[in-house]
Amino acid sequence: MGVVPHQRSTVRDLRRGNSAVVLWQLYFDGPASRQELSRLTGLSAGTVGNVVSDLIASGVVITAGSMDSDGGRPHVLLRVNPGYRSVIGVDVGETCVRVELFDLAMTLRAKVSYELAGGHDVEFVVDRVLAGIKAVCAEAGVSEGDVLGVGIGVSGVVEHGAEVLVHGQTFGWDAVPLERLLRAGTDLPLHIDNGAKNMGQAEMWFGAGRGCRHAVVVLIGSGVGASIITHGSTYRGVTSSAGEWGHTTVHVGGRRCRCGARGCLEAYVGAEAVLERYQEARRGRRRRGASEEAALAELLDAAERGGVAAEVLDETATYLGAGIANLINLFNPERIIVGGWAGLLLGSRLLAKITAAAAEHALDHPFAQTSIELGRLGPDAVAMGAATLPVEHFLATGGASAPSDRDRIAHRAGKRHDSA
Amino acid sequence: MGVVPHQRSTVRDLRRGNSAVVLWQLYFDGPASRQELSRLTGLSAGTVGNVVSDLIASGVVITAGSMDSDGGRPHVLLRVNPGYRSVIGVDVGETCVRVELFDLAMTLRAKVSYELAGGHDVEFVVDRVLAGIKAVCAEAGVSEGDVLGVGIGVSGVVEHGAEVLVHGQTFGWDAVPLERLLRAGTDLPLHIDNGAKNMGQAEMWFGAGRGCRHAVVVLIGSGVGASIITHGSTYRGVTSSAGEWGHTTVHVGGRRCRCGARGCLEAYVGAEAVLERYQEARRGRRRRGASEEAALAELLDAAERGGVAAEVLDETATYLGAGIANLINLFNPERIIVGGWAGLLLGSRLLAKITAAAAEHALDHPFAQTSIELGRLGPDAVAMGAATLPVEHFLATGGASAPSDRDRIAHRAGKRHDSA
DNA sequence: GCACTTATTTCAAGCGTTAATTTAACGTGC
DNA sequence: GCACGTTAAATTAACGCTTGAAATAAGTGC
Repeated sequence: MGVVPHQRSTVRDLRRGNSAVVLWQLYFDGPASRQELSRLTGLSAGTVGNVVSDLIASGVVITAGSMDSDGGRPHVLLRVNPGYRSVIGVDVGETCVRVELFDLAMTLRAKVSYELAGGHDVEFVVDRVLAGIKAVCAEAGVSEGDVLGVGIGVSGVVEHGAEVLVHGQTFGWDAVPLERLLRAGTDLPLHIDNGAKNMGQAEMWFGAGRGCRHAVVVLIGSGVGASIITHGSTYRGVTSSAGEWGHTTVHVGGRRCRCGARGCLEAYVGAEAVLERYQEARRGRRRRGASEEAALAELLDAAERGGVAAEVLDETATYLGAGIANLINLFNPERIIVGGWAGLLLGSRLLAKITAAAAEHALDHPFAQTSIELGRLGPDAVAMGAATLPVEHFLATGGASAPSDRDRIAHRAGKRHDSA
Repeated sequence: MGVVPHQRSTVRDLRRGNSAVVLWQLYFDGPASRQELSRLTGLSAGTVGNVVSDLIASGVVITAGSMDSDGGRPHVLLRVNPGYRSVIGVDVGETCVRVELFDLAMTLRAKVSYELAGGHDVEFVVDRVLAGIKAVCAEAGVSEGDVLGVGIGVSGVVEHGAEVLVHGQTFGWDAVPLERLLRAGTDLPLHIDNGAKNMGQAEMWFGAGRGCRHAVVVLIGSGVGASIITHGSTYRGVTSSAGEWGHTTVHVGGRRCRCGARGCLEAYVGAEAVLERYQEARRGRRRRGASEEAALAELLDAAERGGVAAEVLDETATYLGAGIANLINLFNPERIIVGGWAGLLLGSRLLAKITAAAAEHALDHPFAQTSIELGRLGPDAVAMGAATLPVEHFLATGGASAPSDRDRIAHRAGKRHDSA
């Protein structure tokens, strides 16, 4: 098969596409007047007027006051109607299932969370997710028909084939057909993806990645992951497992990683690995009971006084810098964003050292094009990131949603009747 | 600025796009009948007919016999006319400038090459390139007006900004405005890119990458590079320097690389580095005079008898496997293609070991999705790869070329005159 | 109230796609 | 040898979209 560049398109795709361009502009840089939209999108004033009038008629866009012009008729400002529909984001985490409902502007409207003390039995998780969807709808007072879709972030590889399959070694999930299982309990559109990719998208839309087209969001928690954004959207590769940065080799023949290989980045910079290295350096004194978060914070404090702790952190910064340099050399991004709870913790103290180490290991030219920054959304943005998936779909289709499709069919049926 | 997904488009872009879809299909999987095109592209029979009749009228597409149908009117087979226009590819290499002229089917029609004994003085190189263009046109008997464009592959980073700038440390070039300099001597459309990326594209179009949408072409010569293909096209990053795989760190604190950093992949698997490691292992006996090619071939032969040579190669395979595993983990490609003169030499003997090392260092899931293969085009495909750039542009614009643009303008001017 | 400025809407013209219809080209069977 | 059925390609009518120009709306300043 050859490399076909675009899909074929019809005259209706054209409108959908232009509607998407307008809506996207309005969503990320709104409010704006029709005239401004015309200037920003390159569309003629007439087309913008048409598209906008459709969007207003369907309730997607509303007016938002007006703004004086230089003496003439004032601009009518337009913006996406946050209350048009809702979206739901789900974070299937290590310890709990979090379900959150947002309006289109990503304002949190309702949330519930369920503990997962009893492990990650698939049926139980599915049940909690479905219960959560009903619960947040009830709490926020919206009917399921007003929900654009549900985004679900899980840990592990999410394969988007004929059927969505989740491979989550952490949960002991092997090729779980999560979408099919959920489908039995709800009719809402489902968007299942890796949680790290979701958080990366949240950071790109609303955090440190705003305005970037090429970036990598690095996520350091107990383990290490990354979300790669190329041309403004998350890169997934051929089976959606792209971005496994944590298991790239940075030291051939080095430390054993929990994945079985040697010298993985995760074996040096993940919270678990950092603490382990610290314990080894202190000759095996092990502190059980304290959470990883607390232990890492303690290590950071200890490092203020120099000594072994400082050495471990320096080495961590070196490895992290080298890993980031690899991303810079391979992807030539505009920005590297360091996130995840451990990433934020480490980054807040070590960013300068990490950046210096990256400079040492990266080529000058791409390094000079890249800024290395801390994430802005905190470590709990998975559900929100997941909720961006239905919004993304909504924007990309130019604001079409199930109800308006029904309208169209009804309309056509009516017409046919007229002509008969 | 927000993340705008597509460009705005007009009804004419629509035709251009569909024309491109048809042409692309015909170029890579032709010949085909109109009906088959309709089935393959999803376009209606009418549209295919319209598009094809335009393409035939402009000479881009020609009929190629017919094929019986099941009893009815036979299929008329269509194909891209190889002789419609020509393209030129230029390889500005370490030792010489190669200029080659191809027809649209990438059949070589003429070639010249100039030695670069006197170094890489910019003016001299520019002069040779321009002379080469004239020479191959003369040799093939085509006028410059029949050349779609010139693709030029250079070593180093090619920055596509307001002006194309070439940063080539190997040549001592720093921000050379190559396009502007060439522009003084020719009016042909110029497409300047990194030679490794060009070779990668050649391998994708006509070599081991055919039919792949996500792949990485790894190029090992004296140094090490890579060309990353995502969604069927070369990934460049924000300033076109993506793919610097050779300088990713695989051994923090390891061998010193010629780039100044420590532990780069290139310091282990580039031909220069492999030979250097071999010399070190043999305690400094150095053989001057022999070319790198000959020396590496000799090393491979020596390794058949085991001993130090075999050890060096084993280590090389391990490092190369780890480097490839990193690509697999980060990009989740369908295929990794090993090319470059040293890559082909090493790969022909070590592919099994390299693959085994990659399996050890990569995660199981993405590794299982990836095949690791040798390149098929040999090490001298840079000029051919460069020549694919104007062809790519031609296909992507649906077969529009300078002359037909002139026609269109004339046509429009005529119309305006009529109506006035 | 009037001139002026600027934003938005309206409308004809030009194109492009689709789906249905017509025409063309071929094999088969009488 | 000729009508018939089958399949491919060309033609045509209907409809939708964008554009650019002209008209209209909505303000300001005098």
